[in-house]
Amino acid sequence: MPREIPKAYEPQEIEQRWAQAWFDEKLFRAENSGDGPMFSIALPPPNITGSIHIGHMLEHTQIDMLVRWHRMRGHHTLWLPGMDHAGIATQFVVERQLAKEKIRRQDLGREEFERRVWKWKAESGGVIKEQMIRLGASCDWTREKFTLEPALYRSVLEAFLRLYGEGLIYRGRYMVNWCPRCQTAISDLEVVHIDRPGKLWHLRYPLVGATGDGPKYLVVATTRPETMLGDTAVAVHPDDDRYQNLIGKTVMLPLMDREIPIIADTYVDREFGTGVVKITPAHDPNDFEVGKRHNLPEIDVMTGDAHMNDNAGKYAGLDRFAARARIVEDLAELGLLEKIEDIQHAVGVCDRCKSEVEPRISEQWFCKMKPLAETGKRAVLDGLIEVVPDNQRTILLNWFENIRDWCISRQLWWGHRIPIWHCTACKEMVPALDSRVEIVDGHARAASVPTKCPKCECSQLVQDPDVLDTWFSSGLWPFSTLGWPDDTEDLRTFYPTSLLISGYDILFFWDARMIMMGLHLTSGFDPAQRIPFRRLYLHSLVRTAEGAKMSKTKGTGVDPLELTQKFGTDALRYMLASMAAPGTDIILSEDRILGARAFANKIWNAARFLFVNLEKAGAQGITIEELAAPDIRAAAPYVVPGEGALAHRWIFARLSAVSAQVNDALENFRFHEAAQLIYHFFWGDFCDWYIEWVKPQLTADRDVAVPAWRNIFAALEAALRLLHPVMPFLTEELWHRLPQRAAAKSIALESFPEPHANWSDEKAEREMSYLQGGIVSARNQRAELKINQKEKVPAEALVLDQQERQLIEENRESFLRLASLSDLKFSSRPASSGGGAAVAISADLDIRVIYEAKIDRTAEGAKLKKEIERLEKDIDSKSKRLADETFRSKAPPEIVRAMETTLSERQAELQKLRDRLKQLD
RNA sequence: GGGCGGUUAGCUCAGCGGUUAGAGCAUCCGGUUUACACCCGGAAGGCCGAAAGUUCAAAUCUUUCACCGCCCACCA
Repeated sequence: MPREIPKAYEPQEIEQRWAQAWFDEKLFRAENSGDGPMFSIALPPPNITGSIHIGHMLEHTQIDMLVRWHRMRGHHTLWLPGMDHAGIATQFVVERQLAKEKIRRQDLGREEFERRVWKWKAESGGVIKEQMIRLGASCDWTREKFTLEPALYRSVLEAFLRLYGEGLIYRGRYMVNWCPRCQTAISDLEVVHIDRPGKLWHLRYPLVGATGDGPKYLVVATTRPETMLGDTAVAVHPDDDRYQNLIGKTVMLPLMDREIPIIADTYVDREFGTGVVKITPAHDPNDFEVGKRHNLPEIDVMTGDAHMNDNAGKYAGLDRFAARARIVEDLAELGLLEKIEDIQHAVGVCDRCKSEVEPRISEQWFCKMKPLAETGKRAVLDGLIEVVPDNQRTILLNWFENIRDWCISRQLWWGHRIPIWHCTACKEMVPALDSRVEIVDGHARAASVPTKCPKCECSQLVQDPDVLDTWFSSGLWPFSTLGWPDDTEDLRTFYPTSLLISGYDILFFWDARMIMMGLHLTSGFDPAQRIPFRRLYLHSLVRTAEGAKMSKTKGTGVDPLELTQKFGTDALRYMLASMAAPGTDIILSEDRILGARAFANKIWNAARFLFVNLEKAGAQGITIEELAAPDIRAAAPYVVPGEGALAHRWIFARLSAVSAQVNDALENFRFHEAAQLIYHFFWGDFCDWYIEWVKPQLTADRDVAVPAWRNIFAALEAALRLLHPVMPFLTEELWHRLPQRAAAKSIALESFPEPHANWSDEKAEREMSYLQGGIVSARNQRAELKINQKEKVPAEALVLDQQERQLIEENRESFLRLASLSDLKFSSRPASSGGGAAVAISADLDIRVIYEAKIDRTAEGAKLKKEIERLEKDIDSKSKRLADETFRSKAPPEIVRAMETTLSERQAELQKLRDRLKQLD
């Protein structure tokens, strides 16, 4: 590795090079043996529906920061990557591609279609993996998994067969959410409700046998007139006085000329509309229940693709919306349309394709959730799983409590085939004999296929055509990826995983289901051994400026690689981390990215400065090995004779303090805080103060230069390690410019900075901040006086304290240089000469720049007066507080004491300002 | 219908009981001493959405309200 650092920071080249090197060297392969603490985390497997977007990058940055941090702290660290086959989503993508060639999947047939999807999987999966590598995700690619690979299919079979055996998975004819576009059942969670303007049609159903003066018909209201063709009753509330005498009678269903009963059911809300409801058991979940209670026939009037079927009489063949229009028209013509009301109502649409979902009765597989959710809830309540942020915990518990059974079967071709065979003779359901799989054509199938029906001995068995909901296999992810159901070394070592980081948008879809599945399926007497993860952190979502979720289908997804090309991955990672405050969604901002890039550039140039100057030192025969070899760094800080001692002590004190704070921030998922701390330390403390302070020492005599250089390199190297989790590429690159042990491969495998007892130095921090205050004050006055930056001017300092005076004397050269002063005199009285008008007077150190200049006395006076006013107000309020006996007795003593010292400081400050104002006149 | 989150400097956001409320960007003033103009030095800018309450003390806790955004929910 060359020592010289190129002038321009070009992240693209560096990043690509290291990404590849880390991958090729399998640097992040986890050991599943050995002692010491363990840290494991499973990647939320991205869907193979394309490429990853900026939201993934936020997630991966957060995970990677923690993973790198733990690894550097010496934990056995596993970040297991992989991808999800994403049944319905992927099938949708491939179908859409086929549509471009005017092909339907049915034209291809199941096998050929699956082949096409596998082909797509190779493409998309490859892109995603490549992206992740490029973005620096330090996962263990040797353990990469895919939800549809043989080993994971085996886990799915095992889970299914066990749950089936226990009666927790059952099959039945129920009302489910049906997507007419995807032609499959979907779960409740996959239905999204969108508020749309709609209409409420009031229809007249003629009463059969209506007497002369009584009502001629009942009025029912519906938002979906087309379903009336399948009505098999109308219902009223049993206690509704208006309709008591009608219960048990019948109405004539218009258009169909079918007589249907008037029934009584408490489901009906008397207050709503007319208090009469049409009952369509085959097309509405509530009506389905009502129908069951009253033994009503279920008349399905639609096909799977939401056209009217033969039961719809003359409307057969029409699309549901066309039928709706026609029916309304026909009813109006018959005088059976009472009125049309405009309303706003929630329409359920398919999460994937946004078609209106159709409630439909069909034969599906379900998973009983109550017992599983109960266990999950207890684990969270007992604190076995810590949920952060806390409000998400409540949301999760709430969901566990109101859970309903989960429809797990999908009429798709892309997914895990249900391991049940149906006997063609007696319809008996026969499960696979065990969970073993075999590989046919490179893909997994259930191996232990039943050959004979145990009930009727028939050997004609047909496998259930359905596949499982994607989330069924995702629910097993933390343990299926580690080899479950086998008792593997990985499973023993890394399960339960330490942490899960996921977006809160999939809390129910995924996180909750993993909790339930993990607790139910994995082994161990203690639930603490079966939970899938010990901590659950729900990260924010990246949104567009309008607040909408990033979406590939909407084209609002931002490609992270595009941004990294432009700004660099490290910068992007830093930006994301700095915005990742828990609980608040993130809106991308170009300004923030630019700021992050500037930071990366700053780090680069700071390092570059050191190496450039070292070359000059090289002329004096000082080598970098002598200054920065690992064992030399380990012994820092070194004592620097003369002026520079303070700054060196100070930077190590800061390093220690910041390390403690960063460790704490990362422990608590406070990524933004960690990022900000590091930024401030590196840019503010290290560059602006430390390097500027010690610059002259770098070219001084050996006895000064050598220890100074050694400290700088030690501090730089520590800073790089501190920065590494968030900016892995840049730090890796720079770290290799320093001498390292022969075996040292990567900064990623070095230790993370920890607070050092012998680095902490409160005195140094206090003294430094005293001097900084004086320097800033002098600079301020120079600026106010519009003194040319090159011109050095004398100043006077009012210092009464002997120790403080000594401190300044000891750092005189640095002080003058950094404040651009030519001389500094001490005085025990406020300086009376000169025109310096300083507003920024610190109570600590009153510096007075001496400079004859025309100053705008009225402007200065106004400024001073404003400041005085502010101080007076503050002093007034503080005096009052301190005079208040209740405050003195009730507030903690340290608060009172602090206020007293502040007050006296303010008063001193005020006095100085008043003096100055007087001089001005 | 329930629940959650947001409302703080022109912008993007921190701070979530105790000093004069912070950062970055933008603005203004001044700077070519070979680390960095993706820079350096300095400044200005805020009754912390509204109201009431709790407290010695409220941007921070409670309640109500307003607007914005999410999530959950079988009222036709």
